[in-house]
Amino acid sequence: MYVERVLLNREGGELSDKERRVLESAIDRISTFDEGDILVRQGAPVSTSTLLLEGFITRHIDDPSGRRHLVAMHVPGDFVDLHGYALKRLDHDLGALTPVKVAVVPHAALEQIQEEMVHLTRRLWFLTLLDAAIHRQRIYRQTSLNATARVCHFLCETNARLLAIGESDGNSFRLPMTQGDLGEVCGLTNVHVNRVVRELREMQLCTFRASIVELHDLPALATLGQFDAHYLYLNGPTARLAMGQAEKS
Amino acid sequence: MYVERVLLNREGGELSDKERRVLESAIDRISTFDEGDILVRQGAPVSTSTLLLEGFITRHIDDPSGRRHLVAMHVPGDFVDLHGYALKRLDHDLGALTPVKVAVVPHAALEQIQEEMVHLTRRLWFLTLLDAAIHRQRIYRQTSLNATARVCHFLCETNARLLAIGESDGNSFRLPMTQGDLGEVCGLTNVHVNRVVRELREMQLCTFRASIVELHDLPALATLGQFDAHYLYLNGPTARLAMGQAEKS
DNA sequence: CGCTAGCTTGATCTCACTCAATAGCAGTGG
DNA sequence: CCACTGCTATTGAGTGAGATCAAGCTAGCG
Repeated sequence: MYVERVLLNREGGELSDKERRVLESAIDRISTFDEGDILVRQGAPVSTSTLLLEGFITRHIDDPSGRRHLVAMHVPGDFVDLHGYALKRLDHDLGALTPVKVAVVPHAALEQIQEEMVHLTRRLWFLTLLDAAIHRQRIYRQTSLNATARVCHFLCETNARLLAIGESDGNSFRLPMTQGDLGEVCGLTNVHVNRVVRELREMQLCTFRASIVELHDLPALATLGQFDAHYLYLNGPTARLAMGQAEKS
Repeated sequence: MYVERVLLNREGGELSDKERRVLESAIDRISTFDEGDILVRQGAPVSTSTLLLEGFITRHIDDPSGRRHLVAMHVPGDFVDLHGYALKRLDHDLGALTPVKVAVVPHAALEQIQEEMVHLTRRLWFLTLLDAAIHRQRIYRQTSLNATARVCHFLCETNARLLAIGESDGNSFRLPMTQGDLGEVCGLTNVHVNRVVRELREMQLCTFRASIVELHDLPALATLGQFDAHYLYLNGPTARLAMGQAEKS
């Protein structure tokens, strides 16, 4: 079952067994890519969509000088270019941040789903809107938070998304990015990211070393980064964990 | 016919007459709001979506100190909170930048459309994805362009979107924003916006006075702001106009 | 063992912010 | 008709966060 983590722990409820089976059968094949591979080029016509199963995928826009700017990062369970179904071509590149395993879903199968499964279609639509909500938060924080707060926000957000799919235990998670990558996400230079990371370590808030993030004080990080998980549309218990609050027993 | 400007001049073709009629009949009522009104509050449950007919609407996120940050601006023909149909609540406020006239479409009517009109549904989905594409461009430019370039990009983008609905003639358009508003969109202070506006005027690129934007050299503005209209998914002729290229005869 | 990628730290510079003051203009009320 | 108020635009001076430039360090790897 490749689609287990799709919409896991989100508001609006899980998919039904039948919906999962339909989605599963929409998969045409499983593919793998190496770190650094480009999965889809900006502007190229697309006739399939990619469900991320393992690893991390980035969306990036190149500037005229060739420098990459990450506009989004995806975690397993994300339907990374589902928007290609309606747009027909992407406005950005898709790249593998790590070795990745993906499921390929032809648009023809999505059209079939759209004709027959009203609720599932709305939930897939929801997934693309979730991306947009994450974009909006990024716009907000890039324009109004300082470097430290931006990094805090990104770490909180990533922790929350990984929590939803069971890839974070709430205190630590694997994040295979370099400080340079983190800079491209947060709009900072690698030099400055390094200083921010050191600052957060010295403040005993978190550590980021050897691809492992350890959160020592999630509530404080969330406050510093003005992180509020509402825009991730997580279900109640997961949202509380994401904010560093103990789950109600 | 209130829905004439929906999807006008976009890639993927216009809506059919039947689709327009169906969309038109989905409208429950027409409402007006005054400048400064909040149409929808962040977090409030929504059961209708808003099609903007006249005026400008903003989406904004308030920071803890109460300052507003615009994350998006909408022009007539935009389905400003269509994403509320799948999300059920918004992650931001909707506010009237000017006096506005809107058409209100109940989600029940959208569900009806979703059950019966596969192509129209996909085109509505497309509309929400267009928003996301605009968000991504904004993320990119907020993190990598300087103040002057950001303002240039915003003016080019707004001109392009207004061109699509016939509210710009390609050289000038009405933009009822203060310099402070422009600052909130571009992530700048009003003081600095003022300096950028003066600079652009002195460079003979454009003027922005009394709510009128006049573009004196659109190709130069586009270059300065690294604007490329591809992410707006305009049809060919409109895209060329948006880049300041004479339409092929 | 040398090479390369990533991490770390220091010094300097600059773009845009902040603070501050003034001007113009529309509306309002006495 | 004019004083008063509030909003927007404008310009100047000083400041600071983060970029840039530069150099050294560390660790994995062929």
